[in-house]
Amino acid sequence: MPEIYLYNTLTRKKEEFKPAIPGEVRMYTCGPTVYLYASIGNFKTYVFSDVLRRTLEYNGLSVTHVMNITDVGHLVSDADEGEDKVVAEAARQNKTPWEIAEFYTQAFFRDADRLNILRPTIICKATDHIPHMIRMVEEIVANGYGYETDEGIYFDVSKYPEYGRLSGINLEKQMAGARVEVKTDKRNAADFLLWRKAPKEHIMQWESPWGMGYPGWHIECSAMSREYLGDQFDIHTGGIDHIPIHHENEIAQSWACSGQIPARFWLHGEFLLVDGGKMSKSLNNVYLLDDLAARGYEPLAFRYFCLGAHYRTKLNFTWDAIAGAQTGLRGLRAQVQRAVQSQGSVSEVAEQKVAELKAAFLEAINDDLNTPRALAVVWEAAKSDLGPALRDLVADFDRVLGLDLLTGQAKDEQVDESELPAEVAALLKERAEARKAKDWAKADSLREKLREMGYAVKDVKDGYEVTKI
RNA sequence: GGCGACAUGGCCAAGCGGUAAGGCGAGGGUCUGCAAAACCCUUAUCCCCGGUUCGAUUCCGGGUGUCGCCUCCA
Repeated sequence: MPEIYLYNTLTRKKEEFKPAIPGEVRMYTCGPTVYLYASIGNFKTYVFSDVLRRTLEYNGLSVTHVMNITDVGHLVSDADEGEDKVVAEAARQNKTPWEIAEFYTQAFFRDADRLNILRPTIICKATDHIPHMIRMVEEIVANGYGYETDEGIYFDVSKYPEYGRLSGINLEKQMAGARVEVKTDKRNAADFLLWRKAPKEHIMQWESPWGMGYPGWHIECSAMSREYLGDQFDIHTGGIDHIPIHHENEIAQSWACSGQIPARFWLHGEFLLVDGGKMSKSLNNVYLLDDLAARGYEPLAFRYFCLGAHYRTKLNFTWDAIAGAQTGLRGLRAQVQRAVQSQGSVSEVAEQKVAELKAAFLEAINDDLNTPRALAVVWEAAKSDLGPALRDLVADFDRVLGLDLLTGQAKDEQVDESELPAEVAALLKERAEARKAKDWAKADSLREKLREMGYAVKDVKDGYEVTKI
């Protein structure tokens, strides 16, 4: 069993990872709040989780991967203020929260599929687990970590001395740092809602021991991870922005119930930047996969782009960069697919090279998911003149990379002649005749004309090939 | 104000004590009527100043700059 090293936010170190139960990994990923389309920034994090899961499986481990769908309780502010995001969006669109959640859940998985993000083993919706959450809140209160106010049930962070361990925040300093006082009846500034009492007109609400209401945002992850993975599982993943509040709160809640930190390893993906700065709604630079597609970039080019940088470093998205990634991915596929078609048998030299490359690849991904290095190995493999041996090797690598290297579109896909518009076909024919007559000036001008129409013509030994630009 | 991160060639980025992976782009060449494709070659001393060390991009200290979270957001 090869050694796997992962950076654990909890200890701020790279540690060797071994599942608590030999051979079986239990992993939880904070899923989307389904009130909007997920952006490419969101997906950077999900690509990271996916690569993690694939890496574990590549190492021969079986992975139970749980992902939540937040369809209730995530307020407009993470700090328990404002409206419920899903409910607010529903009001805007004049739909029910359930319709909104369903729509954006499907949109999320459609995009995730396009990115070759494997479906989690278990996908769980918050609204399907209200009783689990209520039970957990009851337990927290019974254990003395919660208290009731007119607003709802709060978690009392002062009862959990370890609060802040994950993010390294110091509560006292935070408070001294003077966040403007919020009008609330909570005891400590960092206390957060476990359960919120709902006014009559609130659409999504459930019966509870504290009257009608709905769950706080953080409790769903604690309740559902516990339900499916137990009191303490192996890995918890999410975006880096979740460290200070969401994951801190999750840890506190779970601790209040089980006396354990719910996950042994906490892994966080860094942000995607746009033009060197943040991507935000207010700056109007939030891009979706569809926005990339509209400019001709395939979803997997974005995946390749993400893999080109380490998950714990900020990745700067620019149109130049994604263009480079698209070209790179197509080029890699072209290289691989061409090599794979070559004839011949596998030589001993090739076999040895394959073993070397495989080892280098494994070492890279097992070193805290060093995908940039792994990609460099793939390029080396593609250029190593391995002949037919390359096929199995690349298929093997692609189990982790998920880039459709053997099957995806390579450079300059040829256009089927029969599907060309008549006008284009006529010009091609005219050009072929001009060439036969060695009328190069005419041939060149026709090629230019075709280019303007969106078709690139290249001459090959006994004819020409047409590709769409 | 609190917390955290980063600064590597035109761009996206690995490496993190022994004089810099990879991709994109660019330049040159082979091939081609020309072009394209393909192939070959070329393309950085790592923000600045100190220190530790035989030796630092890599460690420490100090600058400068950028970015993120604490409010929308992965």
